[in-house]
Amino acid sequence: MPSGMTDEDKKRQLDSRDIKPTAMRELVLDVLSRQTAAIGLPELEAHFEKADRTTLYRTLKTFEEKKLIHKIVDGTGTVKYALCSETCECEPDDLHVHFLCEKCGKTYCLYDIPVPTINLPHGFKLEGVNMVINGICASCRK
Amino acid sequence: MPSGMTDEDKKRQLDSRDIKPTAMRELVLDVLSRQTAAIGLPELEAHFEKADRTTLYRTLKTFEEKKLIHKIVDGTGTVKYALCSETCECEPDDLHVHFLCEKCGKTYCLYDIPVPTINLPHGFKLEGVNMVINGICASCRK
DNA sequence: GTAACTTTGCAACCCGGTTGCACTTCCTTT
DNA sequence: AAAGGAAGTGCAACCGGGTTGCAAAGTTAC
Ligand SMILES: [Mn+2]
Ligand SMILES: [Mn+2]
Ligand SMILES: [Zn+2]
Ligand SMILES: [Zn+2]
Repeated sequence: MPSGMTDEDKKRQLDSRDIKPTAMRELVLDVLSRQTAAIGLPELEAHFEKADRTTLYRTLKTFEEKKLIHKIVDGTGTVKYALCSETCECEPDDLHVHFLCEKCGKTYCLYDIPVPTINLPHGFKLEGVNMVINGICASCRK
Repeated sequence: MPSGMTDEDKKRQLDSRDIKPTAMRELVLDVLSRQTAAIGLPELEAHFEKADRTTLYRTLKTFEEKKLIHKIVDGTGTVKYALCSETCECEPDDLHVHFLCEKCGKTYCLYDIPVPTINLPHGFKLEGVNMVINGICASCRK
């Protein structure tokens, strides 16, 4: 999800997910689209001089509800978020694996590694999966 | 991991993991061994009249370091723990899948569902996996 | 019995997340 | 254009799980 994205692109992206494109939201989407790793609320906050934590919090919440971004619980204590792919509906079939680097602390979407199918015991109903691998990332190993 | 466990059993279990068997630790192990679902610090606290949060916290920490229990991050905001199987060394091969029920909030170890093998991109080193499925559990569906 | 080490208890703190409420902005209706 | 309502924003206060520092109590080694 790289950055070459005009303001118009962003408006359209928000629009396609039924999110009213306010100034704040465009700024947040801009930050999100520049990330190579997932980002949490505290880190997002640090990208702004004067923005309020609550607003950012609620922006992320809206984005998540509208499936513009997805949540990643990596066990670091901060919930992280990353952009969904264009077609993602956050259904079990859309899900991919995540990777948390113990060294740099970054959490990556492995967009092209789908979460493996699991056969649950009888009677269990699957709604979602959070799969996070931890280890050392490629950059930190070099 | 049901309960039929004598005090001697517990001492032996602690001993086998190189944990000095204090009174507190035996009590905590006792509670842990009675659970059918993973348990977090706040819930563990509630099982005791007068025990201190810090002590329980550190007991869990010790237990985890010594691989008597393993941690489960299920995204509820509370880290949960469950007993490891006798032979578990918490290596990638020992890991199993977990299930969080949206309805009752309980988190279960699916001890006999191993975490599937993942082929990471080149350069990534895998050290562990946290795989949590969420949905509705068998009892809540009935 | 004394010294060294470990465990426990209490208090205080940290930090991410969340809520209530007032103010502003935007949009619709007249 | 004015009025009214809905949606978004900012601030402050709060919550809860987790964590640390430090002193007291218990254990072990000599
Ligand atoms: Mn992702
Ligand atoms: Mn487990
Ligand atoms: Zn790294
Ligand atoms: Zn349930």
